[in-house]
Amino acid sequence: MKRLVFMGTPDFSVPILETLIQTAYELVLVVTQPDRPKGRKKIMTPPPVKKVAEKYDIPVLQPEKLKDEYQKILAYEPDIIVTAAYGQILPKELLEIPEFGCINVHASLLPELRGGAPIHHAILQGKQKTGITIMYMAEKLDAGDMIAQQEVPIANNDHVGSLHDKLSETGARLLSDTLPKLFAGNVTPVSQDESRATFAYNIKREQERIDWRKRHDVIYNHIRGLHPWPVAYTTYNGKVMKIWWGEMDDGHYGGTPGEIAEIIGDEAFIVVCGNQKGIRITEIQPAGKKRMTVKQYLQGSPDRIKTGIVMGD
RNA sequence: CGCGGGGUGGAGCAGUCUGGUAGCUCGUCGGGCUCAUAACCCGAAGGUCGCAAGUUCAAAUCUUGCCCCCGCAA
Repeated sequence: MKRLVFMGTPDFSVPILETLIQTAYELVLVVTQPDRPKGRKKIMTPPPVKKVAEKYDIPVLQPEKLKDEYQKILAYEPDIIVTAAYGQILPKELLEIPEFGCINVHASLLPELRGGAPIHHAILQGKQKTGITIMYMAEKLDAGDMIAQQEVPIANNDHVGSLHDKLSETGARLLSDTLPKLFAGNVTPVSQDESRATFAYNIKREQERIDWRKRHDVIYNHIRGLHPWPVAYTTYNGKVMKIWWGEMDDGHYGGTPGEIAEIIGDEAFIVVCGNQKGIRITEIQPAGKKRMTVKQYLQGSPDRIKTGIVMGD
């Protein structure tokens, strides 16, 4: 029976891990990131993958630095190592050991969107499709030869959360289809076209801020490309206001980008964008408050939002 | 001791500075109007004002301690 080691960390990795648990192969070890202090109160929190592994009584290893502890993984004598959003670079020494190599489940159609935040960037860039690629791991990040690939369409109302779930499920399925072929020697790895490579770096704080001077479709992609994490924000009265959800409004709105052009009934307000079209904001979170609908926000006090005020200054 | 906002019927808030009948916009329930309605009209239920102690004739409001939620920073 083939011996597998799985390496992964966040929610994205969980369905893939669960699939591996159900295969006929022997999952001998799960490697994940160390528990991290989470949130304001800094409570040590185990990664999602660890919780699942413990539930099935699979040994878990949480190396602080893989480079220092990779020998412990080798002690389990894996025939193959499968990674999915693990979060650390695998040292070359580790890549070379397993008989069937080290493969990675990546949430993009490589060579596009290499890097740590492929799901976010697929939506931020307004792509209509993305997908899953399973490839051998190389020293260079996400640049190894590809074994299998499957497209996933992006719906107009998809956001990072919904797309994440689709990709995660797709990744699990594609992996369970691919592993038998791989062990049977029934795959033909394809090298990546380096000239087409693009990168999906992790999102920085300043990139989360909405630039109202941009086109309304770009801003819409920005909102859903950061929903439900880390969430787009703008400022209002000098304070941060997170924009949880909004939709495009194709009407023509004169006025400064960022200006509140109109309050629609009691449940939304329209902000002017750079192309003189609008975004209809429906769900927000003022600083110090919880996430709420615009309807709830306006019920608190009718003049919290006024037309003519410019957001994002 | 990192900085800041907040905890008031189910939701979002006002009231706190200047102690003295707990209010608003919604929701819920009942009734009415209507061809009909998420619209409109009438009515009702629902709150130990985060917890505890203190000051006071009297505390949502003042004092002290604690708990919890959130934004920023890490």
